[in-house]
Amino acid sequence: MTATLPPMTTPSTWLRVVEALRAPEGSPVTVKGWLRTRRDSKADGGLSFLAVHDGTCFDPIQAVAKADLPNYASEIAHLTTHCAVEVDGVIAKTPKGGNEIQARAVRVVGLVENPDHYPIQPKPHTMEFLREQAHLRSRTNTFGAVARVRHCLSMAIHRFYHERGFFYVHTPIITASDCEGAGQMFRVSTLDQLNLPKTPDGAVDHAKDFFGKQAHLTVSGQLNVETYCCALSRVYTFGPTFRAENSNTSRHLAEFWMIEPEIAFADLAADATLAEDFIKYLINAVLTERADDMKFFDERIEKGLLQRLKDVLEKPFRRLPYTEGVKILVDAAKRTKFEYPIEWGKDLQSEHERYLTEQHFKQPVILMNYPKQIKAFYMRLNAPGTDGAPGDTVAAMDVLVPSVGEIIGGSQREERLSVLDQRLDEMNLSKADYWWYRDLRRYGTVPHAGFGLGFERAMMFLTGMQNVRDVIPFPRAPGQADF
RNA sequence: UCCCCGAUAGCUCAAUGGUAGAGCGGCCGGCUGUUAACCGGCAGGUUAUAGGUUCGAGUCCUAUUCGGGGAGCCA
Repeated sequence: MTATLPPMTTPSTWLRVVEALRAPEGSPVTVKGWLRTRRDSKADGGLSFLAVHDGTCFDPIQAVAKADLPNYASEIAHLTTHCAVEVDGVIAKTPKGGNEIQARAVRVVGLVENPDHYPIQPKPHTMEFLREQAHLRSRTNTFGAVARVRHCLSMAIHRFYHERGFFYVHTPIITASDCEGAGQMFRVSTLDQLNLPKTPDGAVDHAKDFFGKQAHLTVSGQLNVETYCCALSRVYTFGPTFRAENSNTSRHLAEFWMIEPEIAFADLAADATLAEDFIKYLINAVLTERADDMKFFDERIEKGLLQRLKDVLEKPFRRLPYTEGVKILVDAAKRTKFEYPIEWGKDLQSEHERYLTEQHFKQPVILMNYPKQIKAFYMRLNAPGTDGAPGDTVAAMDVLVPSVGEIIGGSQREERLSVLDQRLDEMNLSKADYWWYRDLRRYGTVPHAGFGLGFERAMMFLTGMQNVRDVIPFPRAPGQADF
């Protein structure tokens, strides 16, 4: 490749489609992109309408190519969906008032071979089919919009925390601490799997492995980020996370992205406020920055999406003790048929969470203070009798939103070493394994709290997309790592 | 991992155990400042794979693979 891309900011007639759509009438322009559709007319001695898109915005721009162009009959009249072209011309107005390009030249850069078998046709496709064409689905309206919103959301996340004085901490992808708790992990090893080194007693000799011990891909950056929280006060991580669970649902991935803020000198209420502000900030960001894509999602993916999001912005999230939530569900069980029984001390099932956020409150709900036996060791033990609960609770919260369910899980962390040790003992976890985590409680411990937001679940919530595999470019799930 | 459903043309789907079809897309032509265009014609098939039942299987049976929905786990 010898050709270089001129910077878009230097004087040039090469405009991105998003710019060409706003350029003044009469401007000379060049656009470079791919054909969405071609329509022909015999009017004015013959002409073709070429809808050209380059991914810079939802709408393509229409180029009008007349039959007197030298390559009209030989090339232009045969262009099909997703042929790559460069169009030189002048900005003009369509009869309806929008911008179009009166083409002076149409250069064919790349043709589509076998157009009758090209998978992406100018017609509705099912999500299932496009999932099998992950290398081509980025060219569709839907996945172009998903990609742009995903980018917008990523930037908004960093902006939200940066504006509030948080520091972005790069927590490790590979972890050898083996004490992260949550879920099955992917092993990271350089040992020859067909010829594993053994110890004298026949076990695999992990000391011979790359890190001198067992290592895995991270399932959470939380424990690591807590160390920086207890030094920089407000921090967050935003990176990939891996779970080797055999989950086959529309809401789970083996590789997904998670945002985990952690705040010092803070309790659960402050954590909940941060979570609510965060979600509302993200809604505002996509509504204002990607209005074109959000309009498409509202019209074609989920009718009423924009209204649903605006409703979320208007009201404060409903904060509710777990104990209260159970009372509502026990009462509801008299009229609504739940598949699983509900009682205090049990974790809520998906159907219960959906009932609270979709039927009872019809808005996001923050459930707080869960029974300690269903939550992790690091969550702070509440004073006995908090919320009138019949048993011990911890300062945990789940944020539930309509149509997605649990989108955030968080807690105030146990900062008291003696209580933490007691919890480790209760759950048969080794204090030695957690030595550095315990050190944070020995040297200048402070109340702190944080949460994890599933990035792809936020995408589903914001776009109305129904399957998590369609809001990430290349989904990884059990038995699925193509592309 | 468990339960349920499915796999037929490039795509979306039809086809009582008896000649494998339509719409869209593609190609050719007609019409048209078109924009989910419209009209006519043509091409396009190892019915997921492997067995079995039957005179005869896209259809019935078994296994496998892949996909979807739900559940569990969670974000």
